[in-house]
Amino acid sequence: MSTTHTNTRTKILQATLDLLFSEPPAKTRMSDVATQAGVSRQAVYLHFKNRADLLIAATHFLDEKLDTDARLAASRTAQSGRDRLQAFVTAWGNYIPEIHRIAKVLISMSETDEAAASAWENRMQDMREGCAAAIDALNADGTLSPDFNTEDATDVLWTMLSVHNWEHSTGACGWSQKKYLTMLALTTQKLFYADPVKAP
Amino acid sequence: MSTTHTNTRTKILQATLDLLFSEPPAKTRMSDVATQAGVSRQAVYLHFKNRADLLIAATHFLDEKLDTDARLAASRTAQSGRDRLQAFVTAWGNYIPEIHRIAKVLISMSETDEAAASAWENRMQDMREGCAAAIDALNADGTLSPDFNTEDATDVLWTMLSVHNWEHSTGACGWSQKKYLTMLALTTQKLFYADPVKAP
DNA sequence: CACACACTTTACATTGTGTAAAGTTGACAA
DNA sequence: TTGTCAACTTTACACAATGTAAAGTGTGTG
Repeated sequence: MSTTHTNTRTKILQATLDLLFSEPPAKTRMSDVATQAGVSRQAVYLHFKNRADLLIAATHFLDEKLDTDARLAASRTAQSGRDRLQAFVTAWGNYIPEIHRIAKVLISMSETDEAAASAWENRMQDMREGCAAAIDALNADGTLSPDFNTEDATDVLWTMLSVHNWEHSTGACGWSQKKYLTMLALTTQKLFYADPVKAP
Repeated sequence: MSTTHTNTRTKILQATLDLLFSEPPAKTRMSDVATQAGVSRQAVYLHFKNRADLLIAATHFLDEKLDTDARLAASRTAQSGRDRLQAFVTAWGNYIPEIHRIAKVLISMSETDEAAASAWENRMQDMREGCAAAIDALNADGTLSPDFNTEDATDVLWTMLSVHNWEHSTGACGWSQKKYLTMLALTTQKLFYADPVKAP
């Protein structure tokens, strides 16, 4: 039945995530995934037409597990524009470490694979909409800094929240996740608030 | 003589840069480089032990051509801390597009090649020193925002000036180089100046 | 009982890196 | 003039990883 079909497919996707998020980081060659899933390498090609296809599917699979949409949508319930911006920044900032590994693979694959590139670009465009919504909320409240129009502010925020910047902050800079979030809150306030909250 | 040796080596390095900076972007497989240099593929291995070695050498070769050190050192002559920060940001911001292609290859190679990773990391550490010097100058003038200590400000600036952020700004955001520099000036002022210059 | 389907097994093509070793050439020295 | 050395070429091969192809296995359902 299709149950078996689904089970094997799921086993493969789970195996992919297991390898991607294992410590220390493991390789995720097609054969590694197959072995981890307890399945032949060819079985993987039976379900996914190539590695890019598998990793894109694994990304969606992870989305479901993390309930990504719901988590990011939560920031929309905030009352003020400021609260909404901070809620969005925090939600996304906490989301990155959970998807970081697979994001890296997808970004890296984007250099050669068109489908991977477009899958990642879609996610980034969705993310930009979240940035735009937060900036728009700030603007609607009249609390967006007059130094930016909404487009520019959105692009700056979008850039600040990139996976690469998280990686650089927590890697090269050696910041903890907590510090990363603190600095993100501080810098977004200084940049985007019409009247930045000053430290006492 | 060693003249011949040097000439072939130089030809190969130049060929590497020619391919890296060609429009549209060309592949830089060992065989492509060899063909471009008018030399056999094996000759490349005679001068460079592997692809990482070749690309690291090409990076240094480009440094010489661009007189990298001199350009970045120029920012140190600025009088005030504010001028110095802006001079450094502008110098680096204008430097990135000139090294972007080779930086990308080196970064990408860092995922698998230890030598490439450490070559790129060295450059980034050098760059961080430039950031630190600029922030220190601001701090010495008493014009560094009290919201940051010098370490944190350095790390934030360092992150802002990353190659990835340039790529995202001029690529995904669609900004021109001029706009990139303008936004960089604006955001660094808002973040790091004790008393940010306000738009009229 | 058979046959359909999911999966396995085996084998092979392809691409790019890197190694190995024999052959060629040209400049310079005896 | 000849010999030799170094730089380079040519040819060949090993290896890793992706992807294709096709025959074989085993099981549950009509």
